[in-house]
Amino acid sequence: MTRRTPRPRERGIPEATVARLPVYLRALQALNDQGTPTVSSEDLAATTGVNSAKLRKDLSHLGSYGTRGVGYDVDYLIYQVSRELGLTQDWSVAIIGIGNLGRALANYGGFGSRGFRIAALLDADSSIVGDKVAGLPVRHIEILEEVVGVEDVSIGVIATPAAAAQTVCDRLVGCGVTSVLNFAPVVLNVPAAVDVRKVDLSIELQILAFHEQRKSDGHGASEWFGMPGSLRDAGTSDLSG
Amino acid sequence: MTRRTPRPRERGIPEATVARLPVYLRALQALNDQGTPTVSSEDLAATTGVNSAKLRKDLSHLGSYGTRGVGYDVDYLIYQVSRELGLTQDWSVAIIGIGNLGRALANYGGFGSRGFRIAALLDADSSIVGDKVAGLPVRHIEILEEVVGVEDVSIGVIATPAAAAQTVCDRLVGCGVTSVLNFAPVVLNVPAAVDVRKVDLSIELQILAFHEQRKSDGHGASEWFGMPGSLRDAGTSDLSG
DNA sequence: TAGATTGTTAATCGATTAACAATC
DNA sequence: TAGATTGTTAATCGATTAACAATC
Repeated sequence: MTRRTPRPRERGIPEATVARLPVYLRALQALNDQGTPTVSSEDLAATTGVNSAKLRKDLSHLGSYGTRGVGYDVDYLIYQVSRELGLTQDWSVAIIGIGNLGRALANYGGFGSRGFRIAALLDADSSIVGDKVAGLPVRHIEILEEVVGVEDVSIGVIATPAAAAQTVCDRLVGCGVTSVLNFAPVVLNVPAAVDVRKVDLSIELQILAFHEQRKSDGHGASEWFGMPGSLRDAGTSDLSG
Repeated sequence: MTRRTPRPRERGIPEATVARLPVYLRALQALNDQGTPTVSSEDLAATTGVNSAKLRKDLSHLGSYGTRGVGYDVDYLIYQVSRELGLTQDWSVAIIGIGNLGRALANYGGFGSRGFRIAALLDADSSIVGDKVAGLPVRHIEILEEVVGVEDVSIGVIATPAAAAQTVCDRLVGCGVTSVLNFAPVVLNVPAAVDVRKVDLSIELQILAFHEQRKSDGHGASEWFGMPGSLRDAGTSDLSG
């Protein structure tokens, strides 16, 4: 009995692939801006700093959108990657904590070209409530639940001091937010159904320090095992020019 | 012929482990502040959101610093982790691009409790050169090479607009900087000996959007294969309280 | 000694990559 | 048809995890 259903395309794109799709998308958009109509996996891999086999494998998880002997149609691939990432719909974002970082985030224009709408800015400091930041009024954190409901916020960005982060997170989760981007240097506890991603300056610096130490050591792993540029894949660096 | 050398302790700590050490360190420092003298792998794992077997394996790469039946001495483990990460020496950091983000970074006090010294702030905008930010004068990017030399900068933090990032990076690399933390939304090209780490708001949001879409889909992987909270390990989230 | 907890083993899982048949 | 490039296979590598012997 041979399988003959329309093939329930293997769901479950690997996390590692998901994390690279935005990088490909950005490169594709740059190519599009330059008017480049098609691109090969080799070229796209070079500009994004990955192995071309990996790139092809990543894209193959979305479907067969390339043409053998030719490459990928830039426009079409942009559409497919965008769709896969959920960028064909708009997501409302609330930023909580409007200090220097919150302002930087609010003013960061190109959210990967659309897909996101900054819907609300919230802060606990009454003296800045009412101020306009990036064209939006800062509102008081007291009305977080109300704002999340009215603006249909689906992603909460926490840019508060560490001490406030867990409480803010609990309130976000409490009113139905299931995606959180955390800039505060704390590990947030959330139910399993909530996705948290973390951006942490001091952790990044410490990882760099580890490798920097290895370099100047004179006896680090890099020299003994011949692996300089050890972050080449952990991060996004690459040799090219 | 049995091996009887002092055992050249297996070098080459896995990247995944290195990335978690700063998280453990922060938790240990919090325990220390509370006056907690020892901690078990189970407890430390719970507060940092990792599996306790993974935590023990991670720590085992540094040496045998625990006591069976007891746990780890908090003070001693802080020292060992700090040493491994290279935080027992001070690293000079230069921040390039003093917009909202650069200011936020400059003002971010607790660099994981010491280990880093903000040595210089640089910007291309003459109208802000001379301003004091976080107690430091903003200097003109023209003198980048001189500042890197005089201040012995080993880590460059790029917080410029995307268009300027590669040029700034090239200049940093040109004067000997081999560790770069990049906040600009571009893939930097660097020689293999240079480590680049990247922090990218819009990529993080896009990854969240992908998972958010899966949730509301009504037919996402999470429901079909029973894996809600799919980022539990990619990020740093965890259920606990 | 009994109870607790480490450090390590080994199984498993997921991600990377070279190589190449398929095919434009 | 000849040349180019995809999509996939299979080998390899690295990371995770449960389980438990070692030992405090």
